[in-house]
Amino acid sequence: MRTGEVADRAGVNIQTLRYYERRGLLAEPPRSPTGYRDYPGSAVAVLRFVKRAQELGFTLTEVEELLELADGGPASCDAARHLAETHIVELERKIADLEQMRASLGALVATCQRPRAARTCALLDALSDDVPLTQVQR
Amino acid sequence: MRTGEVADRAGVNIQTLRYYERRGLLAEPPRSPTGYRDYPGSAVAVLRFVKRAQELGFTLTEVEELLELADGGPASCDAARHLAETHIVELERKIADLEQMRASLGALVATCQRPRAARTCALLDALSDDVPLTQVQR
DNA sequence: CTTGACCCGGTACCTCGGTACGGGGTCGAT
DNA sequence: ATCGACCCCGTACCGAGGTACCGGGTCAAG
Repeated sequence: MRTGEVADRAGVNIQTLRYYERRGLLAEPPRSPTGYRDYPGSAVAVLRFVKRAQELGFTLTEVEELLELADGGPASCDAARHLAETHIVELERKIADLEQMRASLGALVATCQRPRAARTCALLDALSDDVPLTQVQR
Repeated sequence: MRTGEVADRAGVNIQTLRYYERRGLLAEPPRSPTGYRDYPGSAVAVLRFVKRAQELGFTLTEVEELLELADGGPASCDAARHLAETHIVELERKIADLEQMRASLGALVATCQRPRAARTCALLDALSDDVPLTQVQR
């Protein structure tokens, strides 16, 4: 598949493919005799994964690690497991925070018929604020 | 509370406070007679919320909307509910994706003793891959 | 065999979200 | 009264993640 088609299907700019290739996120595809890149279909899945992972708050560097894990991870089982478990902890923290936010917004929906000041929306308290150096008064 | 203390407690740079103030994310605090900003304790919570929301993939513009909701949302109940529900849908999509990712990494941990090619890690398939209508840019 | 759409590499430029710098005023402990 | 730490505003600069532009080659339908 050529650059333009891959970019279209993944919903990204063509230049982005070349940028990711430079960054090492996207493997260099084989070339046609005239130098055109010829991508495997899986490239589209990789691109979509990258874009979605970004929307979930991962940097490209983190995405790179995740892609390595998607490929089976480090040769050593210990290393692979350790890396995966680190990411699992992070994922669970994100999930917990998002669920708290959802709950807060749900409460707002349930109380929005009240005047604004009387509505319930604890969004600010929804996120796990690890490392509170001092007690925050709210 | 003065700028430096707020910044310290929230774990951000002082310049960031002023930047958020310019962006309208952080309300302009009252000033001392000599012009020093005097923040309420709640400013720290706002800052922490902003930073965490960013790690969850929200842009500052989205965070601004969330902060409005945290404050009770639009005066109209219909408008408030609609805005909140839109965000709830988004949150649920994020949660679902993160849970899929967690499951994939869990499977990797369970199979990492196998040779790499035989390990299970469907990370690439983990994310809901409806074609994005608009691109992420950050 | 031409014409429009597409691809190449290289380099310049853009947005977002900050962060640093500079020149000057203020606070409070000594 | 002075000195270090802190604050003010304005403006310049930075890193991440792209995006655009250029001059040139390629492909395929007419």
